[in-house]
Amino acid sequence: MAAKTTFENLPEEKRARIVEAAIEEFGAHPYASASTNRIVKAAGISKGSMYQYFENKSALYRWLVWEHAAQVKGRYVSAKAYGEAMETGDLLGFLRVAMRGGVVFTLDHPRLARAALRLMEGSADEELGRMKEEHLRMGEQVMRMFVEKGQRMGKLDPDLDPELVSPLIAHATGPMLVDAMMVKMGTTLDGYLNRPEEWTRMTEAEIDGFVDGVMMILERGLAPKPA
Amino acid sequence: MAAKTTFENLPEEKRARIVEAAIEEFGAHPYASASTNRIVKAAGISKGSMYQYFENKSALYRWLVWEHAAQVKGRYVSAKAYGEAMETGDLLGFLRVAMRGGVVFTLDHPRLARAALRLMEGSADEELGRMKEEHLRMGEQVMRMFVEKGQRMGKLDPDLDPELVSPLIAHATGPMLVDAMMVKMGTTLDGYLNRPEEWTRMTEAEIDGFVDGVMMILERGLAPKPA
Amino acid sequence: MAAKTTFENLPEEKRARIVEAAIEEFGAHPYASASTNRIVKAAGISKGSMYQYFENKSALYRWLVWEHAAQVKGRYVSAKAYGEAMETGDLLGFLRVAMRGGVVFTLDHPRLARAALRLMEGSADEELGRMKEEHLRMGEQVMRMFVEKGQRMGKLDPDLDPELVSPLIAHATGPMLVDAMMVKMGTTLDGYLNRPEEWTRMTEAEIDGFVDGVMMILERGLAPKPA
Amino acid sequence: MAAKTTFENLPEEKRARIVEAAIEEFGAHPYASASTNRIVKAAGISKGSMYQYFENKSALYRWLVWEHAAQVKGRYVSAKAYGEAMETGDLLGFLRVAMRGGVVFTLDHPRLARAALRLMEGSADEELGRMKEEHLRMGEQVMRMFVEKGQRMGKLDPDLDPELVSPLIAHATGPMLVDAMMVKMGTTLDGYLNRPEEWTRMTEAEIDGFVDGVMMILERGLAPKPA
DNA sequence: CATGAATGAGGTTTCATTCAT
DNA sequence: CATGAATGAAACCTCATTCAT
Repeated sequence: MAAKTTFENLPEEKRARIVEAAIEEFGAHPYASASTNRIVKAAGISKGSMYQYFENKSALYRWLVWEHAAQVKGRYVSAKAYGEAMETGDLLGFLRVAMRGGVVFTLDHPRLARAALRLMEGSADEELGRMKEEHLRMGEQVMRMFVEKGQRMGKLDPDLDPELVSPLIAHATGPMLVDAMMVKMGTTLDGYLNRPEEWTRMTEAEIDGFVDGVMMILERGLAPKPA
Repeated sequence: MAAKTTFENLPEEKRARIVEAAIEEFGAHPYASASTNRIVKAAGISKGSMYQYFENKSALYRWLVWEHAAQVKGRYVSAKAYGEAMETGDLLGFLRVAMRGGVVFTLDHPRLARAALRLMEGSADEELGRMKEEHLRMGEQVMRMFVEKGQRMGKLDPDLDPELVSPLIAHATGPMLVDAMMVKMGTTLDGYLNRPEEWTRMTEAEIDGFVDGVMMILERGLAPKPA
Repeated sequence: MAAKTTFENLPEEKRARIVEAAIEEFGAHPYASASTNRIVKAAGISKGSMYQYFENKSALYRWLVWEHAAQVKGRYVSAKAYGEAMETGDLLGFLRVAMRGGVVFTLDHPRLARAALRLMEGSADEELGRMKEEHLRMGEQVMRMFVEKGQRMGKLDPDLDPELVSPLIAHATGPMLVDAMMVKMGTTLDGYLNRPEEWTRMTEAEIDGFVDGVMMILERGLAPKPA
Repeated sequence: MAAKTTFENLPEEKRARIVEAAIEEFGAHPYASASTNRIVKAAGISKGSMYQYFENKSALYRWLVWEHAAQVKGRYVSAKAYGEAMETGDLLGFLRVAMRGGVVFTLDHPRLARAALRLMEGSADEELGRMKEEHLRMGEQVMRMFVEKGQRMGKLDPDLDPELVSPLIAHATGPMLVDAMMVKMGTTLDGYLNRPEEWTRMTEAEIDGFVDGVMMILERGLAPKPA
């Protein structure tokens, strides 16, 4: 939707170079400061070519975070788990899966994760503004659905206001999660990106412990009141 | 620290014009897109003057969010409450005060709040990067202090990992709070800024209910396990 | 001359699509701003194909106004009338026929007329410059021939300087005519093109009256002095 | 109105260099093809400076033709003659003065005249489109005023339709005049600009004869019918 | 004969900052 | 202390045309 067919048809190697360059640039600079000039130079293609592949700068970014990042991240959260959670209304179960996936995705692809997070920063670009609003709306809808289902099934406190819980959860599993993760590693996402060799990646066990910690707080916070 | 003495000595009226113009600009555009040219034009001063008052663009922004915004926001959170909470280790009590203050501050000064939130967006400017890191570190330290004190006093679950809880709380009382607030009003912060007349401000009662809602989740989530 | 044989041999439907797209583009934009990219996109052909049909941008334009527009316009001015006027030296009779044809052609094909008028605007393209010069020279020659014949036959004032009268007539029956016509309709050619539905086309009677008005001025102005 | 005060305050010598460069460029290329890059290079100023003097490209052009050219041309048509013609309703007398001024202006400043004529060519720029429409409207109003006054005073045929006569006269004293003049000199305006040394300027006597020739046609064409 | 990816020069404009007055 | 003209790098994007397939 965001990339032209020209881009889809590119030889894998060239396509990869462009993707890599874009991730690098949008990962390192806010959207407004990211430079298409630098991207094409790093990718070794001409300025004109980039505009054969993408309508404009915002279309490139859109593709990167909405299609590419989404697809890569999708590999970390199984569709099965999502489906099961939907059926059973198991919000918390789903959150655990989603958070774990998010953590590992961020550790495996920190620059891409950083680039995607920038969507929330807002920008002068109208297109980006719309993307942000839509992303927020969609996230909120999904969360609200889960919350309401969970309440109906008696797994969440029925007195909780879904309008309040859904953004809380969206944050808890998105930006806040990344922040906490980095605090846990003793750095920040930007610091991690600048000198990745300096920090040791969380082990699987640490990841589990970390996710359990957050989950425990959410579970207790959202559970129905004991009779 | 960020502003030169020339700026401090300015006639109140002129100073106010500059502050107002800066809030407007940094509230409406990401840091990189914010234009000093537009600010001086809106403030009715010369470009040279601006550089007499502030070293450069980032110094102006630094002053705006670290000195001005902090001072304005300080009026919404009484020092007394902060002190009492420190003494009693009453993290939750403090959070309630802080959140309420944050909500009202955001409603009273939405553009300034938006400008300040942009600090977290990261930027190409190194100075700003340092500011962001420092802001995060400081926030975390304060929170950690509270958490550890609360645990020692038996008011928080001693098994909670402070490294995990502090960023969670920082988010819950910062960006997440603003998001949730805006969802509650049916908009987003940017939407609210673009068309302020379109949305009705939360009433005092609504604010209380909103804060109570968040607090209840935190209280239950962080409380010591029942024996 | 301007189009390659490949273009002439094209299936009618495809050829029509290209012509239509070119008229649209050259009618809407000055030559320099007109975009071959947009034309091929609108026509649904490949860029390479366009260069199989026409040497380059200026050849396409050349064909459009010198071959296509000339042919279409020719349908509005009968060859018979032209021949008769030539034989009888009836400049004024010919002008009446030519003006009426020009008016109806412009009303029937306003975009094509606009595209053709652009030739007179001059351009950075050398080829176009030559076209313009040649067009002017040819028009002037025809007019001069008529004027001199008319003078010899006693239908025009013999004191008139043909070098002066011929460009006057060329304008009166070309750009000036179109302008006057549009003033009569209460708009301009560009305004008419932008919102064609907004203006009501001149009726046949109005066209006749309009042409008669211009002719009357020319007749009196160019007639031999009464003895 | 079109130029910023920055430009008005410039040292005469620098200002002249810029004006000269702009005339050269807009005289030699259609508006869309004219390049601000070439102008600043020729004028020996920086790109940024040009944008301190003028809002943008169209503002520069606007100033050049609406303020500068108008002022220069004004020197060739005395305000006194204009005023007198207004009082006496002497359209033809005014036209003679205006045409003579136009001819000499064009001979003295052919590139500036060419640049100004380009306004009528239409362009992709919206601002320019508005300029053109306004210019046409204004010219037509002035002409119509003259025509109606001339008719009331019995100097023009009362049966003439002002809506038809005014664009005719506007052309006759504008683009058509320049064309005819150049035909008289055996060239075209563009040919004259490219190789000015090749053509000999009309003498004063020739100019008078030329203007008389056009005037005679108009006089007879517009005069009231003899009783 | 058709295709459409590739090109890179060039377009206009904005920017933060300096410094002579 | 105030001014605002000057700067030139950099921004995003479009263009007509070519040529290998």
